[in-house]
Amino acid sequence: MDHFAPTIDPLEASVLPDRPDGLAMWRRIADALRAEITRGELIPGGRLPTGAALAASFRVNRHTARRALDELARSGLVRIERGRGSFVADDVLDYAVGPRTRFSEWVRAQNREPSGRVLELATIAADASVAAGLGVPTGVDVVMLKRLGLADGRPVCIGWHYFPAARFPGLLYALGNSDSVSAALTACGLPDYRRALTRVTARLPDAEEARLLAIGGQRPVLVTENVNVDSDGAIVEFGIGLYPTPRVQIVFEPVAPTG
Amino acid sequence: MDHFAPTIDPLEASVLPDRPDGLAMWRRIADALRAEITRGELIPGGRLPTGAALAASFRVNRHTARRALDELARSGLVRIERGRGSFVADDVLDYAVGPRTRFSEWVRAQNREPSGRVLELATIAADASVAAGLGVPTGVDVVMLKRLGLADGRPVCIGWHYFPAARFPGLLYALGNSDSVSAALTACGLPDYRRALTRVTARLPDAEEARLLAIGGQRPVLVTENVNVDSDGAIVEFGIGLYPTPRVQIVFEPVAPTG
DNA sequence: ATGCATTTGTTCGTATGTATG
DNA sequence: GCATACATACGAACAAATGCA
Repeated sequence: MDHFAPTIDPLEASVLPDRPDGLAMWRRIADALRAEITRGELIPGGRLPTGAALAASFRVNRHTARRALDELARSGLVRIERGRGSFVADDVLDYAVGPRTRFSEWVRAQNREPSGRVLELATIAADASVAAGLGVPTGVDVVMLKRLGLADGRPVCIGWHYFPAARFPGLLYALGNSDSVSAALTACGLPDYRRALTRVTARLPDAEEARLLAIGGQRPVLVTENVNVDSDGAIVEFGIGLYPTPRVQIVFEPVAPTG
Repeated sequence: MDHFAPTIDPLEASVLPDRPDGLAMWRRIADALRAEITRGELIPGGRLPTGAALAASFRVNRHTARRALDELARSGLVRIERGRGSFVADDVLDYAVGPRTRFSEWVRAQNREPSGRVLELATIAADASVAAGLGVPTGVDVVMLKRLGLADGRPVCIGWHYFPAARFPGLLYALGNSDSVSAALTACGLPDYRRALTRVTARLPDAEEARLLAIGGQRPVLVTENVNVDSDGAIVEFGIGLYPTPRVQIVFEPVAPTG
């Protein structure tokens, strides 16, 4: 069989320029898609044609179309999700960790609108890991807030916040009546606190976490554990955060920049 | 070492009273096992009681014991192998990120012996992401070192190091004749440098990465991107690091540990 | 819960055009 | 002309993840 018909041009002349210099098909497909993206015809997060559709419209094998998509994914312009499709990469949220890390300030610093949804709010007994984080004996009463954080309405984190109940009477009520953790703490007599320690690891999400964060179950979540202290160095909060990759990445900057 | 003040956990299977503190049984079992592990009574890699044995000693249904094991596995403390049993996970290395982060110092700080294996060493043309990290035009010559880092002979990271070739003549040779990146840089006239920025995300490893790091393909790797600068603030290195979870976790401490 | 359709990911094998010596 | 190597491209089959009815 002839794989290259000598007398006809199989390409759609209306969409693509004439073959100028024998460029490989997969490069030309990649260039065409890249041009569409940079021209803004395909918006961040938007869906690209499937591999099969691309192959059909360019009259090439699916391998060839795939190679073009692979190239764009390698350069970071496109995100390919197995079983779902290919998408124009959406820009990532940089979660800058510093001594005064606050959710709403973080999101606003990226020109997005923060919001939140309380998933659970209760006073419970501290299990071993929470007790270790807060530096209290196991079984002690702690106020627990589980919260979904959103930026422009899209989920960007699940946070568990643990506070020593004895230290903050009325905190349960304050948290229930405020959108902001820091505002509730202020109302309970803690105007300021700072991040003393952040640990980061990663794991696969369970089904509910994947659903809440709107990611596939095969995409890792970054897990942070952090300890917040008051001005005397006493622990006031132990927190666990789950962040969907690659939508969110964590940034440590020893020196504070602006931008 | 633990970052948090160790709490004494009095739980012991044989002397468990009836639910003194309203904690769910599976949580108490998990806590008891976690305590045994953190106290060092169960050593990393060691075998845990089987699900049935746990159920018997705690007088609960096997499902309950299993839930406790699941919880510990989910948090990465134990590893469950179908048909073989449950094991204490290999202990974690805390990768402390600071302005003067060096591989060998990091590993030695955890009382382990650092070593390394050069996987690749070459001068190449910078692609888009490397060029962006180094702040040079794409296509510029960069020295690339790919290296497997080990602690006590066990793999703990894969690192890609990129250096602007023009700035460091002889670096390729120096890297080839030294175990240490910082020693090679010193030999090329850069006695000191510091970490200006660290970005962290996570993804699943490919087959080769999983093999090199000796982890399963379903375990995420932490991915760090970092930029090192000299005393004038000029970029001297762009690095990418892959760390196996949960064997390694990243720790960021803005200030010295509170006493 | 189960099966099915869609889509991406991988691996066989095969064939053609180009560059090199 | 010939041998070789390489990049490109096609075909088929299968595996794996996802979404939906």
